[in-house]
Amino acid sequence: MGMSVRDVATRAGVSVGTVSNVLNRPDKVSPSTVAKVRAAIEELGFVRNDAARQLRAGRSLSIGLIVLDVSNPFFTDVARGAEDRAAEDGLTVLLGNSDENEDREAAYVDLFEKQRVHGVLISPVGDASSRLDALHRRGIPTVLVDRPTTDDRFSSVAVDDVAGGYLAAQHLLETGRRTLAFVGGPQELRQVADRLAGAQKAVAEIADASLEYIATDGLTVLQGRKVGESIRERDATDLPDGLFAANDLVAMGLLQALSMLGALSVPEDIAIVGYDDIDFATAAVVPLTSIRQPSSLIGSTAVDLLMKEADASADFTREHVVFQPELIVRESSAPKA
Amino acid sequence: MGMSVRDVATRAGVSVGTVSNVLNRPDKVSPSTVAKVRAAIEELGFVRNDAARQLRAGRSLSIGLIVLDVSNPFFTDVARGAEDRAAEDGLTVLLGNSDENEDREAAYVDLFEKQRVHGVLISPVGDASSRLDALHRRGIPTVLVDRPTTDDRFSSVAVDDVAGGYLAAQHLLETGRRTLAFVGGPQELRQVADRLAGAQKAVAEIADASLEYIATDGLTVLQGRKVGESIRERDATDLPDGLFAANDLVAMGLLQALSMLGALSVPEDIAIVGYDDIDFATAAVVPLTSIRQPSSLIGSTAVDLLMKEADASADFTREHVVFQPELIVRESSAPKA
DNA sequence: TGACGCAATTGAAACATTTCATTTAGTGGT
DNA sequence: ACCACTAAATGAAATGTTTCAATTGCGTCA
Repeated sequence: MGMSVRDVATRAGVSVGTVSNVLNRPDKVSPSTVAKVRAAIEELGFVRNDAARQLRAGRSLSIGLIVLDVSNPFFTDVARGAEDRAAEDGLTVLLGNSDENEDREAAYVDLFEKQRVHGVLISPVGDASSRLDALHRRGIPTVLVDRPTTDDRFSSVAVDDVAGGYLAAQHLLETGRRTLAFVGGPQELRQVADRLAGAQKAVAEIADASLEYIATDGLTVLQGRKVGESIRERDATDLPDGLFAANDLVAMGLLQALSMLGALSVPEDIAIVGYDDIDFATAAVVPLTSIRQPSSLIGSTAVDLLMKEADASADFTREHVVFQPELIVRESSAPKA
Repeated sequence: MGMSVRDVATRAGVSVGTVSNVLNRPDKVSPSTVAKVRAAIEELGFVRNDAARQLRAGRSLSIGLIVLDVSNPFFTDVARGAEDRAAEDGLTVLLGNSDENEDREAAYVDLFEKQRVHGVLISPVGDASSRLDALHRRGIPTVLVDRPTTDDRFSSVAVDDVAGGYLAAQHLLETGRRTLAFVGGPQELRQVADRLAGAQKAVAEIADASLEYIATDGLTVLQGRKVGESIRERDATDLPDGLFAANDLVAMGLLQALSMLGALSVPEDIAIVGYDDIDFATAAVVPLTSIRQPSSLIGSTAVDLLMKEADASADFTREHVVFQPELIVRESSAPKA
C-alpha cells in the first residue's frame, strides 16, 4: 500500500527517473534493467498514481460527456459510440447525467474543468450559454452533441430534427391521417421544438390537415402515459387520428395508455410515430414506427471532432456535422383500412 | 488559463495558504480577506486543479462502479441510486461498463486503482476472483453488487435470485403451465444460474411438471428474439407452454418473435415471465409479468456499505445485505382460459 | 508599559510523477 | 593510449494543492 515510484527505484536499485522510463519508454532502458524494475513493481504491487501523473501532464486522459437522460437508450448508445472511439486513443469517457437540469449540468461542467479533462462532449440543456461560454473561455475543446449550431467556437454533431419531424408528420398524412397531434415538451428542449417545427411544416402543405400541440413535462414513458390517459377520455369528436411523439419513450407511454382497457386501438383509431428508434420500439405493444438516428455514430463522430480540435493548428476551423434521420415504418402507423 | 492558487494569492495580495483556507474553511479567514480572495478568483477565472488536490489528499473524491451492461435499465437504475446517495457525501460515481467481459472489467479495476478512488462497487463477471483479490490486497474498500457472498473481505448487496426464480416458475405452474422452459445464458453468470436453480426447485415440487433449459449467449433483446424464432418453428407437440426469461430484455425479445406473424399468442399458447421489471416491461407487446428488484435501493445501499467501511475501525465486520424480489403479475402470464 | 492570549496570516514541506540537462560507462577508431 | 561518440542512467526541478508549525498584529488586563 502507498508504494511509489521511489520505493520501486530503491527496491530495484535504480533511480526514479529510470523507473519512470521503464513505465513510459522501455525501449530507452536496457533489457536487464527493465526486467529488474518490472520485478520490483510486481513484488511491491506498485500502481501508478494518476493524480500525480495528471498534475505533471497538465491534463487528464479522460473526456467528459454530459447527456440529457441516461435512462434513454438513445443516449446510452451515443455514450457507447463515444467510449469505443475514445478507447482507441487511450482515453476514458466520464459520463455525466444532467437529467435536463441546468444545475446538474453546471455541476458536471465544473467537475470536468477541475479534472482538466481533454475536452467535453455536451448535449446541452436549453441554450446552456453560460456553461458553454465558461467552457470556451477556459479553452476547453467542446463538442455540441445532438444540437446543431453555427457557432464557430464549437464543433457539433447533430441530426436534422426538423427533417425528422417533417418525415414523421408526412408519413402520418400519407397514410390518411388529417387530425394530428404532437406530444412532447418542454419546448425549451431544442429537440422538441425542431421536431414540432418539422411536423408543422408538413401539415401546412396539406389543406385540410391540422396539428395540435400537447405539452408534456419531460420526455419519459410516464409523461406519455399521462397524455395517453387524457386522450382516452376525450369525446370521440375531439380525437386526433395521428400522434407524433417527441421520442420513443413518450410514444411507448401513449401506446400503453391508449391500448389499455382496449379503449382505442392502434393503428386503427389512432396511429403513433415515435422518435429515436430505440431497441425497445420494435418490442412495443404495437411495434412502433419511429425516426431513426445513427446514435452510436453520433458519439464516435463527436470524439473524432474533439480529437481534431485537440491537435489543431491556429487556423483550424470547426466542423458542424449534421446527419439525416430515417423513417422506420412499423405497425403503429399502418394505413387506415 | 492555467491559473493557480499562487496567481490568485498574488492578485489578492495574500499568501497561498490563505487562498487555500478561503477555499476550504472560509470561517477561519477574516471576511474582508475572503472577499478579496473571492474577487481575485472571479477575475482570474481560477478553477481548482483536482489532480493536485487528490495528490495531496492521497485519494480522490470518487467511487468506481462497474456494471455488467449499461444498456440494461436495471443497471442504470442501480447507478442512479448510487449516484444520488454518493452525491450526499460529495462524492462522484465513475461508471464503468464491463459488458460481461473480463478484460474490460480488469481494465476498469486498474483505472480505478490508478485513480485512487474511495472504493469500488462491482457487479463481477464470473467469479472475478483475481480482480477481487487485487482490490483486497490493495486495501481498496469494495462492495459486491448484485452478487451474494459470504466472503468476509467484502460487503455485498444482492437480491435473492434463487427465490426470484422460484417465484417465477411457481407462478407459471400455478396458472396451469406444466411444460416450462428457462431462457438465458451463459450459466457462468451467477444471476442466470441462480434464477435457473430457483425455477428447478419449484418445478421439482410438482409431479408432472418439466423444465427445459434453452441457452443464450448473453442477456439481450436480440438473443431473446433468436430463441423466440427457433421456438416458433418447433413442432406443436414439442412446444413449452411457459417461458421464464433470465431478464426482461430476453423476455421482450421472446415476446416479439413469438407474436410476430401471429404464429403463437401470448399468453394463450405460451406464457412469459421476465426478470428485473424494467420500465419497458409494462409497455411491451403484451405487458410483461416480471420479477421486480429494488434496483436503485441496491445502488444506494451499496454506497452506504462502502461509506461504513471507509470510516471503520479495526474490528469492523462487513455486512451482506440480501433483498427479496417481488412477483409483478401482468398479462403475459394470464391464466389459461 | 509590558505581558499574555487570540485571531489571522504566512510560507515551507509534502504528495508522486515526468522531464531534461548532466554524468557515467563502455566501445571503436586511430 | 587517447579521443570521440553513444547508450544508459541519474537526480533535481517542476507541476498545484493542502497542511501545519511559526509568526504577526492587536487588544486586554494587570
